[in-house]
Amino acid sequence: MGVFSKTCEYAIRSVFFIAHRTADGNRVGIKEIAKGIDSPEHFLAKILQDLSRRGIVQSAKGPNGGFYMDEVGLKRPLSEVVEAVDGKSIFIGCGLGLAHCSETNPCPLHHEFKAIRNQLKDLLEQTTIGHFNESPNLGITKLRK
Amino acid sequence: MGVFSKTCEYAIRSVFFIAHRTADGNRVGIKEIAKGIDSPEHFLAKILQDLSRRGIVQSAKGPNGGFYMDEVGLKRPLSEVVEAVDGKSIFIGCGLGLAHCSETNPCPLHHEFKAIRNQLKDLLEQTTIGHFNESPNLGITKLRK
DNA sequence: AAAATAAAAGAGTTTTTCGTCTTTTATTAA
DNA sequence: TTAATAAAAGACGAAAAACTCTTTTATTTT
Ligand code: FES
Ligand code: FES
Repeated sequence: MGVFSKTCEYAIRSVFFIAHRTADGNRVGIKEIAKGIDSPEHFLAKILQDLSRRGIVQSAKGPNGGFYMDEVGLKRPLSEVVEAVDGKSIFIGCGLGLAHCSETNPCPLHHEFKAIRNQLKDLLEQTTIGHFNESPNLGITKLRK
Repeated sequence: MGVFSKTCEYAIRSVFFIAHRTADGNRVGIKEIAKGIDSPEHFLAKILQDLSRRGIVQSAKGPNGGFYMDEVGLKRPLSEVVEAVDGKSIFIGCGLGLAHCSETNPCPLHHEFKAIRNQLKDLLEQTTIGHFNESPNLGITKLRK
């Protein structure tokens, strides 16, 4: 079990992929995305339909259609993708599964766990979907298994 | 979805509970543990059977039987419980689901993610099962939902 | 207008996780 | 030595997550 659900992993990898491939205004089809990030095509389609409905990615049907992102989308933090797919629990939930993570009624690991959880939150809030489009190390980053 | 599976959450809460309740040499029954940590009794039974087989907790059948821990057990790090239940992936796996987290072929979030993942690893390796038995704030920690 | 293209939508199946219930085995105490 | 106790084991069942396949709708190009 990872930190994110598989659905969420595919979602993150796909938004990075789409951002990269459509920075020049082009669109990219589902088959190409699925190959590019090593994910089951039809399963990814469902995920992108959802992200499209939520306005996180844009899509167009028909010839020359496909998925793409607008300027606003590129500036969105990754945390929005994660929250859209997996919900807020990763950001606010108790590590030991208590109903409410609480400062006044904490589980044994609360303080240490919260610090770590907040670092993940900060990372996802500070990293935008388009973040790696301009970064020099984009070439060495990997999205396929 | 949490960081740990539900099974693992129950496992962690139960070892803390058993450690606390049996520090004086007593044993504690499954019903009491299940109530004490708010978990489904028979499901927890399966989990504890497994932890017992692995030597993480001890158990005894019959009257005055129940679960308990020896001195060695109290000194075991929580990471052993987590690894026994959820495996190593939380400690070594890629955040974006790539087959192998790699320094030379990293995913976009690799460096930042690895740092966070290692902090969780350190926390779980440095916290022993018996850690909160002697701590003054044991009374204010919570294991029930 | 017709054909081609590509996403959207619908309707599944499979697998894994989570949870329940019943029976068996081991131990202790009367 | 029988009854009571409590974990171990076995066999299910429900729900969620992961994945597949088919049909429909929208768009473009010829
Ligand atoms: S109460 Fe458990 S992490 Fe806050
Ligand atoms: S490659 Fe993704 S976390 Fe290391």
